[in-house]
Amino acid sequence: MRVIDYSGRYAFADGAVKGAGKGGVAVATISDVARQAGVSTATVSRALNGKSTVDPALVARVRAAAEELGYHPNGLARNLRRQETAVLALIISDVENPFFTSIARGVEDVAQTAGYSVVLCNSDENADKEQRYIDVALQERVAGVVLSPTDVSSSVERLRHRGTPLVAVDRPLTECDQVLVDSRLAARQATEHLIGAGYRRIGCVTGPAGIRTADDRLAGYRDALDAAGRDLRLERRGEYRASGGRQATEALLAESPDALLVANSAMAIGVLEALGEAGLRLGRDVGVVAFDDVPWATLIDPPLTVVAQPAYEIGAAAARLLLARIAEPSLPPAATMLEARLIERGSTQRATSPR
Amino acid sequence: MRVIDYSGRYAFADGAVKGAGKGGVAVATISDVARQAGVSTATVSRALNGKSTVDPALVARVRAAAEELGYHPNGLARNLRRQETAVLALIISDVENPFFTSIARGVEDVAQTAGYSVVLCNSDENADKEQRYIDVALQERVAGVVLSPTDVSSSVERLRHRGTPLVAVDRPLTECDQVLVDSRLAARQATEHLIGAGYRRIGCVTGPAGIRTADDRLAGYRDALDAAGRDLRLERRGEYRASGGRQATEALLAESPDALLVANSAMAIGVLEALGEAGLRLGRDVGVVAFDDVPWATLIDPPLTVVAQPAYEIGAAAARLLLARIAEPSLPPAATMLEARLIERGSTQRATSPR
DNA sequence: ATGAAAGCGCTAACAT
DNA sequence: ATGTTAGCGCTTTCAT
Repeated sequence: MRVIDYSGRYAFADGAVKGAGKGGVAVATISDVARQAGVSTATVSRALNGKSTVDPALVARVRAAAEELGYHPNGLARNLRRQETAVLALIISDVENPFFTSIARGVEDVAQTAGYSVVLCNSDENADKEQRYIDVALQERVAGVVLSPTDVSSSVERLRHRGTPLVAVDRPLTECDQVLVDSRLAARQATEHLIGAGYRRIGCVTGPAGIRTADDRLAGYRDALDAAGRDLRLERRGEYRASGGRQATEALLAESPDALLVANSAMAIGVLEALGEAGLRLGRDVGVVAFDDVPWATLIDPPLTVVAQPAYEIGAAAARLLLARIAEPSLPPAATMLEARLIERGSTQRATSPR
Repeated sequence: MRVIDYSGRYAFADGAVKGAGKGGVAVATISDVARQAGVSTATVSRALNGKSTVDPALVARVRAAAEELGYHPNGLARNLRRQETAVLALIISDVENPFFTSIARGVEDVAQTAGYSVVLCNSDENADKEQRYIDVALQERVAGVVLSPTDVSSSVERLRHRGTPLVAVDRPLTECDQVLVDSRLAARQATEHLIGAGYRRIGCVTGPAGIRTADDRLAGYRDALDAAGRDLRLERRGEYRASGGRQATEALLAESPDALLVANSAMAIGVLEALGEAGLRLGRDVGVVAFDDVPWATLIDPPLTVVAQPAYEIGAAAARLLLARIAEPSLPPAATMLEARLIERGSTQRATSPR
């Protein structure tokens, strides 16, 4: 027999007062349900968790009691007892980048199917934030972590030390499960495409030194030029943002490039803005190929040639790897290398006429 | 799903065997630290939580012991004991929509400052998923929830019943803190802008019935036409995706609209594709104004006129509201109404000449 | 098949 | 200022 009072606490018939949750409303516990159903807490637990050893009649009673009381198991207590959580943490470096949100979708779909929830954290390309989120993941004892590492930092050491299953995406981490794309090769192919299209003064706009994808894409660019016996190097780095692309391009313009390989779609926005403002026609005056197949690639004129990375599949593969490791921690590290695909469009055709 | 790993256990000197975390590596607990530092667990707790009543010398000993053992407090146990979590859940309807990711950034920044972490969940415009994530939030006893509700559903009833602080964003929820944008007014103004620009056959491409923003924007469109004494209604609904926008537009084209108000930026992509394929010139043949200021708006030719919603500010305001309610649950519900801003660009100028 | 009871790791009274 | 102790709500032996 319970009485709700104004303060959000309720008194049992025996006079004991039970504190309520912060919300102010009393919340039913497993023992409330047990009392209501006239069974032990153990039986409630077994019944609600679908253990086969419980009398169907009791299961029904327990269910009814739980329903009536609006009982929701306390995940904290459950996880504490079980020493495990059905939560995966996904720490990405930019929530506003469609590449990473696609990865998130992939991780989520696979995790969901296996009964895990995914917690998405935005490290914002910032090692401190990354560290903070890793600490949270550690504290909350998540079952595993999918991470796109900001740098080769040792921030993951704590995870390692604690033995938390981890898989890296997009950027490599030594001795770790990972799902990567062969960025260097893709950049090389994209650059070769530019060469093949007849561009002579090919530049590269890439991200900050230390971010592996930025370095790899620059390396791929050089690979292609080397192989073609081209000497001219027009390279510029910037933040992986529109502003970074814009600044890099403005600087590069002094050297009159006639084509640009852009390492990231956020940068591409800045690059295209800068080109437009300089009165340069896309494709005709300056060819552009950018990493990541953004939804608006076909809306610009001429449409943008891109290096499409299989983002969703990266996420899905990472989640599968993570689940496998959670199930079997002693597995040797596995690296999955996915391929990017060049999608040729008008922005790399010198003879393009505006539609 | 659980695997017991014998290899990951360690034996204490006294022969007792302590279970290890799932990862297989033994994890230090507060009593390990206490033993190592030669103090009680209470002192460890106090020292590590910065309680002022602890001897500085002991604090140092404890810190050292914790460091040495690689101790990380178990958040599960802490939260269970404290009956509260420093985690906020943000359930949004589309991670791939920049509008929502901007909201996420806003929520995150404010929460971060207050010492809360944000868990991002993607309901995917799907009531079932939304329900599932709400249940997870309930189970994990998050401190509060920010939600962009899929519909007027009763899925939040459980949250209410449990007393979990909740704030709705983007779409209203009765008797609830909320941060909204006056979509209807914004849609009306956008339509009036179209009328003022000389368009005669103005259509509206909006989202599914039942999604409040979709309905409101349609209503605003009608308001403007009514006020202007226009009879012609060209309305079509579709999913809040590119494909939805494309289909709606293809259908609408039969009625020769000369302008379109598009209720969502994802839809806008499909709309623009359909227009392009039909050989219609943006602005000149068909004026377009779309909701949400996407980063690529200025890259298309002519640049896209948009209704810019203060997404980041919505998220920040929602987080502030939520934190206030967590601190003081008895506050009366507060509704914050933010304004959208029409940004006029070339896509709504009939006389535009391609740059 | 069911119950009693022992914790999971932590914090907060309550002692000292 | 520090230690002792009692739980938070749950699952899971171990009895019965």
